[in-house]
Amino acid sequence: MPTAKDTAWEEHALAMLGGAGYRRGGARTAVVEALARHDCAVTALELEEELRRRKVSVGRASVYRALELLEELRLVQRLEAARGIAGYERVNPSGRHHHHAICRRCGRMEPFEDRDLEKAIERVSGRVPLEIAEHDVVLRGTCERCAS
Amino acid sequence: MPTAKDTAWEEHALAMLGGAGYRRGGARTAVVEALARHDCAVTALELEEELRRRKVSVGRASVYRALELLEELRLVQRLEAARGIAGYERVNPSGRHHHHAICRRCGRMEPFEDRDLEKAIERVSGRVPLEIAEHDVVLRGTCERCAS
DNA sequence: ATGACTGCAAAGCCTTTGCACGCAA
DNA sequence: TTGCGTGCAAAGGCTTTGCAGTCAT
Repeated sequence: MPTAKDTAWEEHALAMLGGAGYRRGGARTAVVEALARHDCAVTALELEEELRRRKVSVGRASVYRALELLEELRLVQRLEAARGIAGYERVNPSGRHHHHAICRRCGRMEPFEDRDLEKAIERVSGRVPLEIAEHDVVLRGTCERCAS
Repeated sequence: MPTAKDTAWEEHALAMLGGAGYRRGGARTAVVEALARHDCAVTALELEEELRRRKVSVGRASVYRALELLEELRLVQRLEAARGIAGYERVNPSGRHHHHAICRRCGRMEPFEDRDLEKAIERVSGRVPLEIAEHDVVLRGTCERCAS
């Protein structure tokens, strides 16, 4: 599941944390480093397990706290990965991002990008009585493997 | 919060339940009737409380079970109303539906519709390696009242 | 009559909180 | 040195499950 590590994002995130006056504790740094390895959504528990496997001991609460902070700073985006389970993925400073198609049978998550979709969302965001800062699109269906 | 009751949907839902071989127990009927009164997402706990206020005694578990069944039959759509809280809203048999802009400060939910957005989603759905059955768009930001 | 449906209470599960210790600055 | 950050364990809160009684068919 882990993909090429996004060092640029990692450095960006650490810099933003520092700039916002947060200290660089071991757990925080470890979570940022772990997130940098994932292109797509990961759950807090997956991150915890992954860190443990790599012998980086981080308390579960610290993982959640780090993710909460990163979300506040808009360095990661939270989304619902499965019924009642939060997934987190890094926010590319460039603004480029993807959305997800999720198989409701097996939970497999397929990322996709679409410019027209983004444009439509941009337009709608301007017509709504809120100052929109982010958005999220989820397509749900059945993947090939699970086709009934 | 409750709006004009959608009797058409209520009858449609009860008919579908019957057609699928499910009995018309008191709890199930009560949940369908309660959902018919809401245009936009309601949580299971809100429904339970609402029913209790109207002196319709329905166990919490039955509310959840009814919602789960209705979702399976595509009579209601589940969405994340707030962090870790599921919202449910009826699915209009005509296919017409709306999406939500949510204030991340106070949780206020503003529904909106947009044809271009729907079209873009339709196109994307065809390009993804899953058979897409439904979708969900969430815009997050700050509402006027909460504007920092 | 039969087993699907329901209610209650208990259990589950992800997530958050309390608290004392340790570490960054 | 100061108080932010961390880990552990316990508590929370929504949701699900077990089970015996009830009701629709």
